[in-house]
Amino acid sequence: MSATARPLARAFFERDVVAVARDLLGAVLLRDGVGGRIVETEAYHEREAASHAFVGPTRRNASLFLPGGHLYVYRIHQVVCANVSCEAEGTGAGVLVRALVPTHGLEQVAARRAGARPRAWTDGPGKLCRALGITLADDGQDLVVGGGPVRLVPPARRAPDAQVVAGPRVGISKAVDLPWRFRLLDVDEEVHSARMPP
DNA sequence: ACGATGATTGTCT
DNA sequence: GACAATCATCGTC
Repeated sequence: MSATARPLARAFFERDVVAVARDLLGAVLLRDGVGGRIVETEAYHEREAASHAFVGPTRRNASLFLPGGHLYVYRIHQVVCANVSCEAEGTGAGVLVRALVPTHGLEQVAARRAGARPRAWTDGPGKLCRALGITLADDGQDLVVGGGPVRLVPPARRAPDAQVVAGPRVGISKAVDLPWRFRLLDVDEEVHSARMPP
């Protein structure tokens, strides 16, 4: 990773949340130097019923309404998940980070995910937060200004369309038709798909 | 103050 | 693939 990597600009996040979800693929998410390359995201917007922001601002979802580039961390069941707020201040929108490939601090990741197989270390939104040590205390952090424990390093270049697959979001019961889930095809995933056809 | 409700995960069949 | 675990948040009484 380049030592000169700057954080993404505010303008990057203050765009259509679906575009940001797409363009975040390949970015590296780190907490205290532990993390990896984002390979799966989902977009959520206040105008559709699956979004936490659909009901308007509450204490829990307040971070979604902050200016683009803030962290929204929430708890679901026994786990926490992380989003990055998008679009203008006052608009409830965010990108859920669903999966990443660990590239930094593998020892920490392995220790925090002890018991799980390496393939399952960070292949879910709750799993990756545990692996990186992201907690509710990180909610509301501004990733553009920086200074906090969480960093988001932009991809070297926008992932080519040929490597991106869009599809319906998972784990929800409303607005299930919107194709707002994005996955980055890894070399490893391609190999895996070739060996295990659907 | 009380009850319904998950943007999930791990385990068992 | 199905299913239970388990608790803070939020709306309602």
